[in-house]
Amino acid sequence: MAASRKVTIADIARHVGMTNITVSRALNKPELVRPATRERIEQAALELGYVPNAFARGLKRSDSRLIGVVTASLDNPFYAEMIKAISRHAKQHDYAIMLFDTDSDPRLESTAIDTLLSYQAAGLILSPVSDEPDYQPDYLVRLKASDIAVVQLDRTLHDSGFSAVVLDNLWAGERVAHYLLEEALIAQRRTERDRLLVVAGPERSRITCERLEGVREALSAQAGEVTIDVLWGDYTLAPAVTQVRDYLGRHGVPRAIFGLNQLITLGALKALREAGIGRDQTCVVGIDRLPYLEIFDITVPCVVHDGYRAGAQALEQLLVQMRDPQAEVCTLTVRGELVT
Amino acid sequence: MAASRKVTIADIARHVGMTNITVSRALNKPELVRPATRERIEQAALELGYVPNAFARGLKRSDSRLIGVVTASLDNPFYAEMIKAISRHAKQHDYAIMLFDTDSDPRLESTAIDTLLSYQAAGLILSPVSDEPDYQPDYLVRLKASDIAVVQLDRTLHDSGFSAVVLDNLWAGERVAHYLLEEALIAQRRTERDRLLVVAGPERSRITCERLEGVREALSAQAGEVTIDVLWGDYTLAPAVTQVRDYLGRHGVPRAIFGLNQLITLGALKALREAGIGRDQTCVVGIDRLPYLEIFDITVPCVVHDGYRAGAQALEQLLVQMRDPQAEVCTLTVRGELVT
DNA sequence: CTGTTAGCGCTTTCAT
DNA sequence: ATGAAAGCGCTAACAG
Repeated sequence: MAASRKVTIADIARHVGMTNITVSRALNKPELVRPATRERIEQAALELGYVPNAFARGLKRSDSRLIGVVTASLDNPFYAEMIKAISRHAKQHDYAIMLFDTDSDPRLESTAIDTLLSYQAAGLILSPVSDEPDYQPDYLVRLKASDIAVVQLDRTLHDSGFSAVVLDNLWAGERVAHYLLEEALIAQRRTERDRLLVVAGPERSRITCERLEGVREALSAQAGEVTIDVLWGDYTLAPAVTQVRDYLGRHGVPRAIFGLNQLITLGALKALREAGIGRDQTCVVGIDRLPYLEIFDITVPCVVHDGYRAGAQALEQLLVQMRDPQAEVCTLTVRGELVT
Repeated sequence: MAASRKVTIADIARHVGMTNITVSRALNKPELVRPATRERIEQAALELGYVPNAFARGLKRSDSRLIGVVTASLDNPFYAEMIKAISRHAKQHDYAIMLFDTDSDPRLESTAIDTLLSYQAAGLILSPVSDEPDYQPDYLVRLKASDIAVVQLDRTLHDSGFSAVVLDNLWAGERVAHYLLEEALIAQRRTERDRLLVVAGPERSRITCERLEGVREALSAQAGEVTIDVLWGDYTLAPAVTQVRDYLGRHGVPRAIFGLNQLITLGALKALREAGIGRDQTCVVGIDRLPYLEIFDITVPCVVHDGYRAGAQALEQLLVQMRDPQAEVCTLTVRGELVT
């Protein structure tokens, strides 16, 4: 309420008849101060409503207790899960999170990185707006020149040289494709070639390429019997809906539809529903769990990844690199699991 | 890669043969510097990879471009939506977000606030772990003593004296109850008293009380015909499931079940499903949208609130108060909409 | 155990 | 249009 010029350690020092440094010590390294004085100081700090100034401290000892998280979207529940894990674990190690939702805008990503650098963030968990090879953001040099630890999560830059925690995308694609072969009867009625529709992310996205590669490998032996059609999108719901709608209009119902992430799969399901095509007319599979559907007895077979674990691992790796800047760059791969 | 002692404005100054202050000005108030010099300075800054030090700046001018967001959970999609809005709008005004997920732990909430104060955050959007009257956190004094602008979001502290953006909970409860009366045939078969099961949050939670109050008002004329049973929980899924399961075992299937938030409603549905009770045997209604269900043709009538709008309003209000510390404390109410 | 000194990087006077 | 000096709040490094 009161105007209250900010209370500093000097105020406390005056209050208890000591000098700044003693107060500083009492508050930060209590063991270096006589218990009696310490208590008086702590008491005074409380009374005066002292709040340490992170800027002053950060300026002096150029290290911060800040970890930056830069992600393309909070909408995606999979990302929300990873962020939850990061946040929880960061807290345990006494780091605060500075979160940037870049909204898929490369410029916002760039300013986010700069802000983090200016705040001397100790570490950065980065999931860039794009994992296409020609996305080579200009902030990379600055990031490299700084001594901030960096771990990429899920999406990775090409040749960035930073550590990463990624999903086993090849495996996921393969696994789903095998499931289709074995369980969902693809390529088992020989009257005509089966069509598998894969609804993907951007054409050059690494994640999309890897997942597709997995599909192709799994189906390579069936090359004569299965045609793979691919629709390119951007991992969000809306384009998936319109694209699938369009495809259905043009080519009819394929034998199976594979959505390369959660939102895409939902989009495909939506398009099917709009077109009045029942779940029994085609087989829909995906990557990432569709939340809560089990409650309604709806099953969409999919490879699910443990986002919480991925986030936690990213943070662990980051801590390792923060402790030891020489630590080897490494890529951890999180493998999913088929849930039918 | 290089060792790279940090580049400061002094380095730039040396590089271009000017003094610190000129460099500072060139970078912050370009109009005060001759265009030629300015360009040379900007050029040098780029070359040397200069990154401004937010701590030094913050220390000097005690204002920051930081807005803190403290919330009990990122799990809740409704909160994720609000945070998305906050983040997007903050960015537009050139503020960075410092996000704290308190995991419903009051101590974490308290340290989050202290961290924000120490970082001189310009504003704080707070959704505390509890909105029960006896939750009077100790950080309140510090918050009041500081000059940080505060806006509460959704959950509010009792008598805190801070502005807030809240939902029209009374209306939501009323609206759903009226729907039950009019459409869902509650109190229309007179053979026996109808039972309405409300699955709520904590017993003393303001939001729960308000929503319940709405229900009671709406049904007051039917006091003789409708019994309202209430189960207390904590707005999360798991307890809702077990409580409803238990209730069903004890009292059988009620005429209708009203989940006071999204996760609770899902929990109730899950319990019903586990008990093998079909959607036709009771009427389930809720507050907050159950995402994506329309894709599967599942409808759960509910009052939905626009989380994005609520978040955006909270940030707007915060900006108002940051600009004018004298601005009047105010409470904005966001009304939902019944979706059937 | 406590104090002195000095300086982190930047910006605000007030001069020139 | 540019510069000199001073200081924001805090903490290393060295004394005592």
